Order: sequence, then C-alpha cells, then structure tokens
Amino acid sequence: MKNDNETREKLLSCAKEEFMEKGFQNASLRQICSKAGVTTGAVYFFFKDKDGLFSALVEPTYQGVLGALIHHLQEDMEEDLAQYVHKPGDHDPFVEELIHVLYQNHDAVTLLISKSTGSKYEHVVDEFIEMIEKNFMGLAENYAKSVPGKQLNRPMVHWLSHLSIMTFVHLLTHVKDEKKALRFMKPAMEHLILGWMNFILEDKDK
Amino acid sequence: MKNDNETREKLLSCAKEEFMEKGFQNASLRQICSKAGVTTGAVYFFFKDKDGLFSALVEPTYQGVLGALIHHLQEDMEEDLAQYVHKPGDHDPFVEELIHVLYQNHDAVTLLISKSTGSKYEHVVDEFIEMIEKNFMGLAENYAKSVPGKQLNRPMVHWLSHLSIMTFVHLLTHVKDEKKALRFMKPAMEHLILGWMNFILEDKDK
Amino acid sequence: MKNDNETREKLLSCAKEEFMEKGFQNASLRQICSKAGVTTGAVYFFFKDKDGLFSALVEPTYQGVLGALIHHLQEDMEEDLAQYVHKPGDHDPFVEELIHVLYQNHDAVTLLISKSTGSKYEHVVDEFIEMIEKNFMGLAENYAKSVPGKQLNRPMVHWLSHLSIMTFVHLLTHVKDEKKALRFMKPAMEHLILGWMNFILEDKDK
Amino acid sequence: MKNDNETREKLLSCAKEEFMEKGFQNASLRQICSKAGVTTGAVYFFFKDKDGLFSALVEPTYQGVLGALIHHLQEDMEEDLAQYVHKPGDHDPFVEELIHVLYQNHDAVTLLISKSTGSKYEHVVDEFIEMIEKNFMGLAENYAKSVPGKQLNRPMVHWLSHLSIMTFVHLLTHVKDEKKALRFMKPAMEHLILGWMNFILEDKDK
DNA sequence: GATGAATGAGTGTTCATTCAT
DNA sequence: AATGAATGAACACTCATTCAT
Repeated sequence: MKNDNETREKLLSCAKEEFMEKGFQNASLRQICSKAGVTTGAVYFFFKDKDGLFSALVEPTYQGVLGALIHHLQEDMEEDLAQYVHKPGDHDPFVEELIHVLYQNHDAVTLLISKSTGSKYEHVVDEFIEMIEKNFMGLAENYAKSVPGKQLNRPMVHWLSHLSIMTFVHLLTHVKDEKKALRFMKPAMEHLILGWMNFILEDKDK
Repeated sequence: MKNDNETREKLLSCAKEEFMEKGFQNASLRQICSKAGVTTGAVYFFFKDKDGLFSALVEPTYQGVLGALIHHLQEDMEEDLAQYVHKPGDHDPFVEELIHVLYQNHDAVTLLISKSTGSKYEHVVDEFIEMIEKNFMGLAENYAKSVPGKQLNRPMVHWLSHLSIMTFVHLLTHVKDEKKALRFMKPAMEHLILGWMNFILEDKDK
Repeated sequence: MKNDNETREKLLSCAKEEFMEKGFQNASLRQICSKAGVTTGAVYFFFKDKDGLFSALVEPTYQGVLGALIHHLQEDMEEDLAQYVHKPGDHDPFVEELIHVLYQNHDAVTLLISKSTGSKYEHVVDEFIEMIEKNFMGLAENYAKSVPGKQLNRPMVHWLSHLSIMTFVHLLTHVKDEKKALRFMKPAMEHLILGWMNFILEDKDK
Repeated sequence: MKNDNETREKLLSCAKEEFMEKGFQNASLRQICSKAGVTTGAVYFFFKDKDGLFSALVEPTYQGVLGALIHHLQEDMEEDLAQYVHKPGDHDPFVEELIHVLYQNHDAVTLLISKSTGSKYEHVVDEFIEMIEKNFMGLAENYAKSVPGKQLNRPMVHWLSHLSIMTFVHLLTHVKDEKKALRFMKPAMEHLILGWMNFILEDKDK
C-alpha cells in the first residue's frame, strides 16, 4: 500500500525511540505501534517478533563491531608482549577504526550495549570481554613464562580485559562527538596500556 | 502470632533469593510469597510495596557504604594533589575499610549494584560516581591551576571517577573472598593511582 | 502467468498436508501459504476463504460418497427385512463399491471425517448416520409390524445405524490398504448384520 | 470477600456452560469470566490456567471412571474365554456400576469424552480403548492357541475394543436417563458379546 | 495472477496492588 | 498478624481476512 516501506521505516524509528527510552524489556510493542500509527499486527508482518524488531535495529551493527574486534584480535595474536614498545602519540589504527564504526552507528551501538536487557543481545558486552580476555590471556601466558620469578596475575588480566571494553562503553555513553571521542581516548588508552605493561605479573608463590 | 517476626524474616530471605536470581524487575512477588509460604498480602503488611521489600534488604547497607564513602571523601578533600606522594605497598586504610564493609554485606551490596534495575536504587552506582567525581574535580581543579601550560582534562576525571567505582563493582562480582579481594585490589588501585597522577592534565588550548 | 494453475495446485497440496496434520481448525493459512511459497492473499484469489480451500479438497469426494450412499439406500428401500436371508461369504457389492470409493480418495475422506472440525463439513458423519437411520427406520417399522408381540427398539436402530457408519470410519483410520480393508470388513459386516437381525425388536410394553 | 467460594463455584458453573457449548478449545476465558461477573485474573487465583479450570471440572470423574475400568479389567483377566458361557438376561454387575458412575456425572463425562479437544484430556477415549484392548488381546491370544486351525484376528480385537468404549460414549450422548440407558444397553451388550464370541478368530494362513 | 501491507479482534497469561475480614 | 479474594491494566502474539496495486 504505502510506497517503499514507509511503515517499516516508521516502525523502526519509533521502535528505536522506545527502546532507547525504556530499554528492550520495558518497551511496549503497543506503544511503538501507536506512535507509528499502525496496529500491533503490523509488527508481525515485518518482523518475527519483539526480538526480531530489535535485531533489525542492531544486528548489522553487531556484526560490524564483532568483525572489527575479531580482525583486531587476529592481528594481536602475532604480537609478542616481551618485545612490545609503546609509542605514545597517535592511536593504534584499530582503535581509530573501532571508534569510527562505533560512532557511525551510535544509536544502534547504544541499544546493543546498554538497552538490550531481555533481548538475545543482553550478553553482548560479556561476549566481547570474554573474546578479548581469551586472546590476551594467551599472549600473557607466553610472556609470563619468559620472566623469571614472576607469574601471571590472572584476575588482573580479566580486569584489564573488562576495562578495555568498558572504556569503549563509557566513551559511547558519555562522549557524543567522534572527534572528542578520539581526543578522550588517547590518555584513556595510554592508561590502559600502562596497566597491561605493569600489572599483569606478580611475584611467584604469592 | 509468630514469635519475633518469623514471617518477616522468611519473606526477606526468600526475597533475597529471588532478587539475586532474577533482579528486582523480573522478580515476582507471587513467587517470593509462595516460596515463603505466605500470601502476597503479607508483603504489604510488612512493607510498603515491592520497592519497600527491596529497600528492607539493602537500605542499611546502602547507608553504610554511603557513609564510608562520604567519610573518605571528606578526608580526601584536605588532600593536596600537588604534594601527593604514592607509597606503594599496603592499602590506603580507607580502601581496606570499604572492602571490609562491602564483603561483610556481600549479598546486599550485590543486590544494590547489580540487581536493582527497576527499583529506586537503580542509579546508586551513578550516584556514587557523581559523588566522587565532584570531590575529585574540586581537588583536580586546584591542582591544575598550579601547573603552568596545562589544563584539567575533565572527561578524564570523570572516567577515572567512574573507574574507581567500577573497580569495586567488578571486585564484588568476580572475587568472592575478602582476602583474595584485598590481594587483587593492590595492583588495581596502583593502576588507578597511575591514572590520577598521569592523565588528568592536558596541554592548554587543546 | 503460471501454466495450468501451478500455484493453485501447490496451495492445495500444502493445505492438504497442513489440514491432515492439524485438522481444519488448528491449521494456519499463514503456514500453508509459506509452505507453498505464496502470500496469504493468494488463497483468497483462488478460494473464497479458509472453508473454501478445505471444500476444494473434499467436496468432490463428499459428493461421491454421498452419491454412493444414496444409491445404495434407494436399493435397500425395496428390501423386505422379513424375507432377508444373509448369505455369508462374499461382500455385498455395495460394500465393495463403497470401500473402493473410500480408498480411492483416502486422504480426502480422512479430511472429511476426522479433520473437519470447525469447517462446514464438521457434521458430515452425523449427516450420513441420519440418512441411513431414516432409511433403516422405515424398513424396520414395516418389519416390526409383521412380528406379533414385538415392537421396534428405536434406540437400537439408531445405534446400529451409527455403528454402520463408524465401522467405515474406523476402517479408514486404522487400515491403510484396500485389500486388507476388504478382509477386515467381512467379519465386521457380519457382526453388524447379526445386530440388525437379532436386536432391533423388543417385547411389547417394555 | 465472598463467603464460601461463591466466585469459584460461579466460575466453575459458567466454565461448564461455555465448555459444553463450544468445547475446550473454542471456549474463551474472557467469556467465562464476564458471564461469572469477574475479571480474567480471578481464574488464575483459583486455577492454574485454562487447563486447570477444565481439570477442576472433570478430574474427579476421570479418576472415577478410570478406577471403575481398571477394577473391571482386573476381574476380567481371570476369565477363560474358552469356558465362557453367556447368560442372557441381566447385566454384568460391572456394566451397571459403570453406567451408574457415568450417569451420576453426566456433564463431566460429556466434557471429558466429547468436549476435551485441546486439553490434556483430549486422548482420554483412546487411552480407555488402549487399556481394554491390551486386556482383551491377552485373553484372546490364549484362547486362540486352544483352537486348532484358527488364529487371532487382531484388527477385529482392536475394533471390538473400540466398539466397547464407543458403545458407552454413544449411550451418554444419546440417552439422557439412566434407566433408559440400562434398558438400551442390554441388546447392545449382547451384540457386543456376539462379536467377541464369533469373530475374533479367523482361519490360519489367511 | 498474485503480492505486499495492514487491520481488528481475539487469545491466554502475568503482574503488583488492594482491602475486608 | 496475615489471609483470601479479586481487580484492572498490561503483555506479546496469532488469526483470518481485505484490498489497492
């Protein structure tokens, strides 16, 4: 009837509003539909269910971020922490890339990481943390073996992994502008790196 | 008449279980009451409403933590960052005190910080962050003025304030034992202090 | 344009599947159409409505069975029960004919008699029962008059009519092969005839 | 509030009406509640769900009938078909007992056997058939072994089992009065017995 | 010849809350 | 001191059906 998916788009934008305001769980399909001027049945023509409507808003972005993360982690796996020398100054290209992806899809990313409770994406942040933790734990283990009298402080590796992700989450929820984000991220990343360099080892038999 | 509020205690312990398992929002009063072997009306005799039941579980702990925090912040306010010298080694007494309070009331604190969505405590973590941010911002402003060619990096102060709180949150949700918590907190706090010392200033006119 | 009503045929075969599986009432047009790879609107192009779709599957068969039944009943009406002698051995030609019709259209008949709840055919079995009951009741009344001291046991005539139909229904739902059906039907029909011969009269003034 | 479960009773009687009229599946809880003058929530105070409401109406009767059936089957198991002599005249005491149970709970039995589609009782008739079939099949097998040149006609045993149950079902739906039921059942049962005696064996290698 | 879009009425179910007793 | 009864509003979801194009 309507040309060019007008209703679908309206539905998506009203859904985004509602999800942003109340989160997935507290969002009401009735509310979304009445805002969009359609009946609840319409949602089920375009989407499988409430989760499907949410997915339509965040899935591509989820895939994008996931892809960027995987790409980065694969590069990192060839790193040798013992040889690592941090050059202060500009960002790691990956960080810039990631921030770019994040800010290009600011709303979707926000939905994904802070409005998804109750949806199938509710553990997305934990997934990401787990991914980078696995990666870093591997690198750190090798590094630890090469340092006599020291052993890996695993809880610290977990915490720094957690922190790495939370830094980005915080960024998104507190800095709206991409340029400001890049500026903010410089000291934040350096701080993070200080953590990786100084605190992942502890004295043996502690 | 049951002696000594037996019902009230049963209700509280079943509520704690349910809130722990599902969070405030997804917890069902019906469920809590049937576990406790009473009718839903009973809740409304002892407590104002669902929020009141939750409060009964967390309010004293909330006040305790809040008090400890305020106490610490007041001490801190007399600090002069320019003079601050970090002595690595043992913990700041305040940190030990706080960890102690936190672990003495582990369940209640957990409810407060990670199971309170939907209740009146849902912004408790943000409150704490705001409090320490205000405090630190004041100190940091004075400090910044005393360093020529530099200015305060406010977003960084905010982030470090956030981080200070999140460190404790992470601690509670990942380390169950108080002794292990103390051990974990040493490098974590040192990392935090590195942040405060190195990254809250930036070049002017940036 | 698809040649030769390809879509219509697809729709019919998918509908048959769905109706067979779930019965008329629980069948979903959505499901049928998605199986058939068309949209729900298509149904309404080819058929009047859900009932019309079902009709298209069963109406010819319904007419066939109805015709065979009427034909048989007309022959029966000339029968004189008092003169009737049962010759055991082969089937009544009508029974063979009916079984043949039934098994030639096994699926449609099944839909008609056991999957039609909710459709306009839902009382088809009752209709058939009523038809043969009327017929037999007439014959039996005449017969009863000719036997002194006896009267017609009407409920028994109704029950035997019911049974006559139910025998075929049971046959269809339990015996898949026509040859086995013919074999099964021999003792079943003889049993039925024993009923007609021995139990439709009762002592007067009972 | 209301004394003595007034609402519960009202709900049950309105539910019975609705289930009787439309069957379990097509019955609407909203309709039942509005007839009863309460809100839908009330149903869920007294019953677990729609199925629970239906159960409250039929479960005791189901248990009663099941019990009577089991009791009867255990007696039957000591029977020896080869020695069986049928004495026409009065009913088997069990038949009288069963008819009595059935007519004492006429409505509930009707719900159970012809209005239960969609509920957990929807296969109750099939269950009963299966029970008596198993029983009879055992007896008939022994009997068949004792007759040379003959073998068991299993489909016929199944059909007669089916018939035994269907006779009672038919009775309930067509004869409202218990006395009339007893009268009707005499020839019907004799007919059934003729079946068991004459048609469960067939020539070997058929 | 059939689609794509949408309706409108309906479903069973769950919830926190109330209040007379 | 607490129950038993009930409310009323909300929920996600499914359905057969319609009709302009």
